[in-house]
Amino acid sequence: MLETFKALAEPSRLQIVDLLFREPLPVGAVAERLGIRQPQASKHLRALSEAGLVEVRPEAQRRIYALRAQPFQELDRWLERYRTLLDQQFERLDAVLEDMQTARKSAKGKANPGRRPAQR
Amino acid sequence: MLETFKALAEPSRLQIVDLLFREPLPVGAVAERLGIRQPQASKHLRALSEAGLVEVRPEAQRRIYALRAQPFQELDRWLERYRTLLDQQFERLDAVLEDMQTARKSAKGKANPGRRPAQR
DNA sequence: TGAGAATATTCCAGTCAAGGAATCAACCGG
DNA sequence: CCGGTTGATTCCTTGACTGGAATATTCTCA
Repeated sequence: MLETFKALAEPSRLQIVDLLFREPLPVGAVAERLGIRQPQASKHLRALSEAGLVEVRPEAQRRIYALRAQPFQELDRWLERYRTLLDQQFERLDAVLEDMQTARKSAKGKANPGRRPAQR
Repeated sequence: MLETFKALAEPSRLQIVDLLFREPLPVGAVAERLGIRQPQASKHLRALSEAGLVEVRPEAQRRIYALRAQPFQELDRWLERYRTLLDQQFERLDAVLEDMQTARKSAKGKANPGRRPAQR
């Protein structure tokens, strides 16, 4: 996970990932479309490769780079854990609101039990 | 997105995020649990705060840090785009396999039209 | 107001990563 | 086997980030 974040924490590399999502490309095409020089493109692709975000397929004298699915799946699983964050915050808000209500009047039933329509 | 990745591309900060997911904490507690010194904890929390990953709530002379949901939602939306990656790769594999088959014999129907049971 | 707790900031030194330029290496076709 | 194309590597310099240590700041409470 850390390595994935490190790899994505650089503007050119983030752009490269976006590019390669559309279609696999050789180094030259990546450099050209990003407006960077070939050696930098090569370096960034190397970094992405070492992070496992990208794979190479030699084709003639060119090297075609393509995204790998695995890191994105892992990122997805990591994020899974945090998908409950919104709900948690709503619950906390509920608690605060109820405190205020009970402080002013007396306790009543829950105001809105079905507020969130369940994500996805 | 870039700023989020930058913020998460550091071991201590990634740990802090994991910590704060469980419960909001004051600086001292973060430092103690990570085994780092208070000033570093403060610095990392500042970085996370500037990246919008975290928010502060002063409480007496302490400052309670808590995760913010928004960046995680954005990360989720960003990732959305890449959730199709697996399918794409399966399709590409299908194409290759079919090429091999038609090359050896003659064309038949698709071998397995319902392979993936639809994510989620 | 003054002491003490909790946190933030500053300064410094060491490290690392990125871009630039030049060069090297691999591979194709004739 | 040679020339040309494509990509990788090296060396260098510079800027950014990190941890350490010391210090400043903020806030509470007596």
